[in-house]
Amino acid sequence: MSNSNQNLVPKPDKLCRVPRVKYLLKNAAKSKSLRHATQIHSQIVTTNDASVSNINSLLLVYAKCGSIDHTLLLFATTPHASSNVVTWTTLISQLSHSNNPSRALACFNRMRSTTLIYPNQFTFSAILPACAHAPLLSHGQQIHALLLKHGFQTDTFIATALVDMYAKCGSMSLAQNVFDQMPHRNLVSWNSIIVGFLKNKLYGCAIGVFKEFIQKTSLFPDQVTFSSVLSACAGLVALGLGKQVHGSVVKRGLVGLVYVKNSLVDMYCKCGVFQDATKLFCDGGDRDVVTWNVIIMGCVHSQNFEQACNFFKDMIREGVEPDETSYSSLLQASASIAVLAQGTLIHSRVFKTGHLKNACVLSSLVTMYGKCGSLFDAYRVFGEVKDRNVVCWTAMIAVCHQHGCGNEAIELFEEMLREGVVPEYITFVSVLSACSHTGKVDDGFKYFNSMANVHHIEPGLEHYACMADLLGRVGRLEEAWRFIESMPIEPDSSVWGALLGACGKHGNVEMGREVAEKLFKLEPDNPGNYVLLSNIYTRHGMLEEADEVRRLMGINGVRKETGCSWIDVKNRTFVFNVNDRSHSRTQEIYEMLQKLKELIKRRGYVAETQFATNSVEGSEEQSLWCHSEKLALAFGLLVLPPGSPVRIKKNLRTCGDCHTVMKFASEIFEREIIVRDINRFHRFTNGSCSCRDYW
DNA sequence: CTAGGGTTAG
Repeated sequence: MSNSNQNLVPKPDKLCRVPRVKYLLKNAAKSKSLRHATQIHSQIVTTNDASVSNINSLLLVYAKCGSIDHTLLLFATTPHASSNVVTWTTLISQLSHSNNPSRALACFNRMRSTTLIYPNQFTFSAILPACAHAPLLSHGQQIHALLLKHGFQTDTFIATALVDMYAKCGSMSLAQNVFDQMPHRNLVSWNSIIVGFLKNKLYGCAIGVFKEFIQKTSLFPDQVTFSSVLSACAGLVALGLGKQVHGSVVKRGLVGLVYVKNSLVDMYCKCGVFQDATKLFCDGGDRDVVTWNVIIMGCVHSQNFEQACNFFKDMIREGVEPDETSYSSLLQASASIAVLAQGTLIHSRVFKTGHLKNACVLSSLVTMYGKCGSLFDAYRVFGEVKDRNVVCWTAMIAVCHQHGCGNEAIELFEEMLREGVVPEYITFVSVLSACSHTGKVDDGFKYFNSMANVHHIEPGLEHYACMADLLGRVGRLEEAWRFIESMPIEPDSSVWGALLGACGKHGNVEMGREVAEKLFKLEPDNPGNYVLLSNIYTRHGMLEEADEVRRLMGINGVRKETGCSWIDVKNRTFVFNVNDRSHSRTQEIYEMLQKLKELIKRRGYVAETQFATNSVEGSEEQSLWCHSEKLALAFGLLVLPPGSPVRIKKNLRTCGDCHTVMKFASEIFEREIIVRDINRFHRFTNGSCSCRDYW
């Protein structure tokens, strides 16, 4: 070994130690290893190397390792730490970014009360994110005033932090004000205002600023710009624009970056082109938990529930740990499939992975249990939630309503208001529906009027439809008509549809015809309207007119959706169509139905042949006994253990005759029978239904 | 030695 080589090895003398500590600190910050940090800490102490700059670096390393406790301890135990503005700034910055906005603010105030220490520009840009994070507009404004006094308003870092703070506190006008007055703006400044508009759901403004940014500056958009703009496109459901942005992303070579990719996949999902989203998702490249969440949600929104569950399994197989969003989306999928066993399995998984505290997960659980037909479990989960937010309350109210417990839904709503939780747009949809199903017209109007007057929520079509239903159900058809005519927004098919249903219920042929004609224009392809009007005519003996409606249906090429029911038995789903004879136990099923028919006839059952729609004269009764939900019931009675509940799902509204039969069956077989039809639950026990025959 | 912006959920 030559002499020159030996000289390259650092000597353990005092001169070499200072850079060595700096080097170690840098590495520790990168590796985020708390063990390394504590080792360096003891080295600094034993070698008497506790210079202010080393202590400050170490503070930062502790914070980067995620240990605010170590940071605070070091600050408290270092003499003279509180006499250095950099030390304070480091501490404040780390508190701001570690979910401790109030501690950051307290720290800032303590620093200010320390004489001879004055905040510098770094301190201000460190404290503003705390106000943004809280969010605390009044504190932010105070700090704004303070930094004006110090003359820092032209600093690009500080002004950018101000824009972000005002945006996150919900005041885009103040954010825009600061932005407009900036003498110099860089990429981060532009990104901040774009993100601000995005977060305040002002998607059009976000895109407007983006266009201005492209035209007026020579700066290049980065992944932050693109992911935000794509998110705005998703919010606007602007596929054309989204594709254009996708083009720019490709041109800039940023398509592989995971943030950008996630936003792209999400944009395609939200714009309804799920195929494009899947293609992009499968194209390879980096995927993180958000990529998976986005595609799973995309499946849910495009009704591909099975696929959502499969993606979830793939995600786990690839070693990506699901987070709260994943569980929330998966629960939505299984709520829609409504397999209670699967939902329960996910519940236990959520419990095991410690995600049972998240409000969204809990709300999804409530909804899942509700949609799987278990009001009891939904209530149980709801009862365990500590901090119920409006989402939780709304979920529980909706579940009650779907299960026919309108009174309980309204009581829950009142309880929610008493607890000071502010209701939202969707909350009122469930509350007004509950009023309608319980015939509470006055309460309904009270809540409806409180929307605008008390809660400043503009009623939408869903709410007007509820009100039309509310008046229509109790037979106040003329009032309902006038109510619709007085609407400030154009009534759509859901509003007129509610009134048509009421015309059917109360046998108003004249109004029914008029309403149906409006509906035929609004949605010529919806078979439900033709069927409703035809049924109104049939019940009034106007058979020619009924035939005419059916002919019109044929001319318009509308086909009635065929009834289909399914039932889950031991992790398998069995599907039954109307008149189904394809099941291997068909003979037993029809024998079971025959037996049931004889039993209930002795108890007074009379076939309600008006629900027999597609049959030859004289065989109406027979056709009723081929309805899919009856077939599923018979199969359930055959294979399910005695006493266990029968859970049936149906793709259409359940028919009146089946409803009656289910009531009888629940009594005779001493079983709970739960039928989920297209819009609600029927829970049959001891001969009666939870809907009180009112649906 | 200290500073500002990001995707998903009812």
